[in-house]
Amino acid sequence: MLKIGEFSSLAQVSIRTLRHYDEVGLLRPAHVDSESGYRFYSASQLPRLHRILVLRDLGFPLNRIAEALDEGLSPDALRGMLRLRRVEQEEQVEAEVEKLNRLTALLNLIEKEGQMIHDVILKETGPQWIASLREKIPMHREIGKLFGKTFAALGPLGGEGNGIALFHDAEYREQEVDAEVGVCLRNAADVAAPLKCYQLPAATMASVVHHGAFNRIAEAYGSLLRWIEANGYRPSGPTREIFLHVSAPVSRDDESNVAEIQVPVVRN
Amino acid sequence: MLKIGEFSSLAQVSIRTLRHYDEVGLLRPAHVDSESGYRFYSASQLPRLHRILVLRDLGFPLNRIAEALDEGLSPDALRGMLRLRRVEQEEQVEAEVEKLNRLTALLNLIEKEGQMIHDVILKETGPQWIASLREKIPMHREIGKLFGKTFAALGPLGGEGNGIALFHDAEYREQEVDAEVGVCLRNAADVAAPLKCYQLPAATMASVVHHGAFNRIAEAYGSLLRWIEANGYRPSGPTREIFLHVSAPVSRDDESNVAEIQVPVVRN
DNA sequence: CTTGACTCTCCAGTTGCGAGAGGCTTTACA
DNA sequence: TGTAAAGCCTCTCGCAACTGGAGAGTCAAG
Repeated sequence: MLKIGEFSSLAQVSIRTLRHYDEVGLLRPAHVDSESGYRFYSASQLPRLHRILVLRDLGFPLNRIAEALDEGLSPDALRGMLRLRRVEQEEQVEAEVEKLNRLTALLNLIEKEGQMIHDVILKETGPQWIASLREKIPMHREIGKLFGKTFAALGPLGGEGNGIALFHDAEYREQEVDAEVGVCLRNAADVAAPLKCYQLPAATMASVVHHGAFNRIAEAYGSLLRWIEANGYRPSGPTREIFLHVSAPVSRDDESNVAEIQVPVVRN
Repeated sequence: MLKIGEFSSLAQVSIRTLRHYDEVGLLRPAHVDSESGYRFYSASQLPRLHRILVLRDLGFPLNRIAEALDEGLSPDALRGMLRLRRVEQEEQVEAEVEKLNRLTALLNLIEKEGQMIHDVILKETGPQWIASLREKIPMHREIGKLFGKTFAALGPLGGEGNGIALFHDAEYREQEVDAEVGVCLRNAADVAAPLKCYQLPAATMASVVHHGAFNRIAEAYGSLLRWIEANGYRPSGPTREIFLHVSAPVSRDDESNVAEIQVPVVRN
């Protein structure tokens, strides 16, 4: 019989850990002195402890180890467990590698640009109802007019949700822009032509928030597009601009404006 | 001003999380109603939240994020943080990949052998004092004799610690074995020739515990050596056998015997 | 005025121990 | 044999970043 300290140094496992394993029922001492409460282990418990350590170091949680050991697992069952665990671990590795890649991409961007970068995040958006008006506008700057027109047509519906603009051109252009302006809604609504009410599809979006006058919004676009490229994605649909806090009436150079730019992306 | 639910769905962050960030001071609501306790956020807080999310998803702990954001970090400081984090993340990836490799190696072993495998673990051992006797013995089985001789020479010292056997041959052999037998000690001790007292060096050991009659110990050796090969290590010194619970006088076929076999290893 | 959606503040639980307080027990040495 | 030093015990808290639930108050719509 070994005292806990001896067993501990024999197996290179901390006393605290042994007590913990006792507590959770994973490895009960062979004997416990009922007077002193001292735990006594037998050397023949080492194989069980070894197995516990092996499984633990392979990433199994203690409760699964306990189940496995107490159910007297068959070789087949053990293989099953290990295969399952391998799948999990593969996912884990993948996730960690991706995190590393994002980190590296960001560092590269910063070194190349030599300055701060807007904070781009990836998010999954659900489907989104909007009521909107789509038009070709001659100049990008003239989107304000389309806004006026749309909100006039929307009437009270215009106050329901955030304003949104979509740009359908595959690439950025200054002139002859295929633009769409509307509001985000919770549900479908009846609207009269030329307004349309429909659902934007769910998508994976790269998103950046611009805070400040809209005439500096190009920087945000720049950051976003560079980020998309650096992280191995590419745009896969119309860009969305969601106006979260806009001084009314809309003024392009109000510093309190806030807009979120979203570009749907897919992996390269 | 946005209620927490609105802000939450805007940013795709759970209400819980927002409250948590408030609690830890990472993102305080722009306004809190003193009567109802309701939190109100401003759209202009989105950039800060975005930055928090970016850093969090890169693996920074919240307290470091809080420090960074509250200290108004310079671009250089930010780069430093990211570089540091990248190093950490590289280590993380390495560790996860190694875990996956161990898992795969074990599965391969099991599939090849078609049966259970002894549980091999890797451990770091410190230096270890021993008092021992080294001799060439004609047959492996005759190690019992060397045991008797050694313990007779050791006298009372023989009861101090666990018995240990070392095998100095680079490869396993049945005959003309270069063996050494002794006891583990806590400190140096004076011994008379032909006994020697010295320290075994610290090393990384692949270890397996054998429980049962010693005439089946070859299985344990087999598992251990296959494991070492499958995991990309190779033996780098004399094998140690540590006798943890041996029926006295030593009998090779007592089922209650317990011995740990350790092979020092290095990476291939 | 009611109903239901939202929000609040605790409190507990998750994982696998590590650290420390305060109090026995055992061991070693003089 | 006495005493000091290890060694062991059982608490309880802490970690990281939340999630879930209880019980209660608040707000907007019909």
